[in-house]
Amino acid sequence: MSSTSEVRPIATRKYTKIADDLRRQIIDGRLAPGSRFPTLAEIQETFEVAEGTAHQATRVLLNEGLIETKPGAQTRVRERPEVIRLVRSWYLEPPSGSPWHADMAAQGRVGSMEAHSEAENALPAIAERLAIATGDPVERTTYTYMADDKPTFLATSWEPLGLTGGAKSKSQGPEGGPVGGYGIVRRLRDMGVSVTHAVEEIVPRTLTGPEAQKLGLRAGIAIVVIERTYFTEDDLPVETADMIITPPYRPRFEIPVRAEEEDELDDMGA
Amino acid sequence: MSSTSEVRPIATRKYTKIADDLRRQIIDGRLAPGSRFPTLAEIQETFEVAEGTAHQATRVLLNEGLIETKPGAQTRVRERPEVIRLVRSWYLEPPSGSPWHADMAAQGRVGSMEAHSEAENALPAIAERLAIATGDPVERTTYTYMADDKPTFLATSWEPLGLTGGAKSKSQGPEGGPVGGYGIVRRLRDMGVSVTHAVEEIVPRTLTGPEAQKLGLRAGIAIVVIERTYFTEDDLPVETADMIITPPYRPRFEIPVRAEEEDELDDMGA
DNA sequence: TCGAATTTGTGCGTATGTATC
DNA sequence: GGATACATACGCACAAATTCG
Repeated sequence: MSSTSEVRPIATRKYTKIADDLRRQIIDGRLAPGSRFPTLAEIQETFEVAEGTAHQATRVLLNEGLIETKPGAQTRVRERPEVIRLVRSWYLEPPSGSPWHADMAAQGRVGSMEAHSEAENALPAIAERLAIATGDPVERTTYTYMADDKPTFLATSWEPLGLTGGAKSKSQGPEGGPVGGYGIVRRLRDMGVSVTHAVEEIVPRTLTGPEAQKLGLRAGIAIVVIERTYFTEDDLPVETADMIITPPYRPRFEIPVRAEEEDELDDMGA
Repeated sequence: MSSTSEVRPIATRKYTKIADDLRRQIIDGRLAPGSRFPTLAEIQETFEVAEGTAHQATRVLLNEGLIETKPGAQTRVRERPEVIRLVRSWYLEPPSGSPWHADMAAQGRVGSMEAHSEAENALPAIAERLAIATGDPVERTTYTYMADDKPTFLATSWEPLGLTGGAKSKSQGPEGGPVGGYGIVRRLRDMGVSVTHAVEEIVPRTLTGPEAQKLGLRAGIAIVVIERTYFTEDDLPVETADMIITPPYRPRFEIPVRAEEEDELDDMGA
């Protein structure tokens, strides 16, 4: 309120300047992908700083995903990462199979899933997403997806208990789950409820310690969480889920470009 | 490849345990949004650690977006952020106006843009996205989007110079740009090239120092970059762009659910 | 209104742990 | 086993912003 100046982290901090300098070298290619990155001792010497400061600078680049560090080993400039794309088409998955299993099969890997459900009272954030009141009963299900028995994805879904009445646990099979496809769409359709659209919101954050432990990754790396909510035709939310997508996986949306002529715009709400 | 054990950050580090403990308090609501977060001195005392360790723990939660720190002021648990949604429908923007300006108008803000183009030789990553050879000439354009004269979005686009031959600079107006809508779609259509689909890949990373400076945000916070590429009907890339989306903005994809019956699947290429 | 106390952030130097080579 | 290198932790000093008497 008081002043115009917000957080103004002037870029004159030593570790910031060091990080900027080294980042530029990486981007310009003077430090090639896969090549050896200066050691802390070298940074200490060339920039005339303490070890802690050098370490702080490398931590910045580590969090940006530009370098790879391993205790004991030399730090290296990260190779252009092998990305594995999770295609999220504009229409939901064709009935033939879930993209998860298809992707896994295409890579010659074996996909499996573990799930665990329990009832709880909706926290504010979840209540808002499901358009219910805080504290209303919901069924929370946590999923762990494995590729070749290695935990690869984490997901959590919430369903209002008032609506589905615990139908989930019954028909829940390994095909299901938030990543695996559209189990809930089919399930609700069998109950006479028509799911017509989904909304996926992309929220960035860093990986927490517990998550990193489960996935065998480092805490603090940047990831995306896809918050997906399914709606009926009268815009009633029937399920919402958090899907944690970590490198090397990467969501990919394929979007048709509508020709300007076609003006029969079938609005789908909002 | 030598061993099965990858990076195994055993969660017994002090700062990790402190962060886990405090995170749980926030998630469980024992530390309510907006409430005062323990000071470094208090953390130091309750967990019996040095100041630096306490600071490192808060840094973790800061990067996760759970708390807000300001030098001099008390740290607070972050309010559930007021998100501003950037709707990315499954069809691209109707001609009536770009979503950027629509969003800004809806919030009573004034949107404007600055752009700057120059020719360069394609780096490997860009070359791959444009399906050209490394070093081929491209036109790079950097955009800064303002909301109420405050820099809000950054974007960079690349076009193969061989294709559009610098047509961009001529018809480039304030309506255009990667965020603003589909200037290039119309532009190429006028040249007889039909853009039929786009691909958007979601890449998480943290905000770099220079970017943070421009946007008046803190370096190190998690953001998403939308890498968007436009294709012609024969899958020829005609433009690719990096759109840097920072909090409180959040991409939102609205996706229709196809009924299982409709099996006339019009594949749009893989 | 001004100055002092508080609080976060940066930086130094050192010691130690632990994984890699 | 020893040398190297990254990671954690401590303790201290100071800077900068905020808060409050």
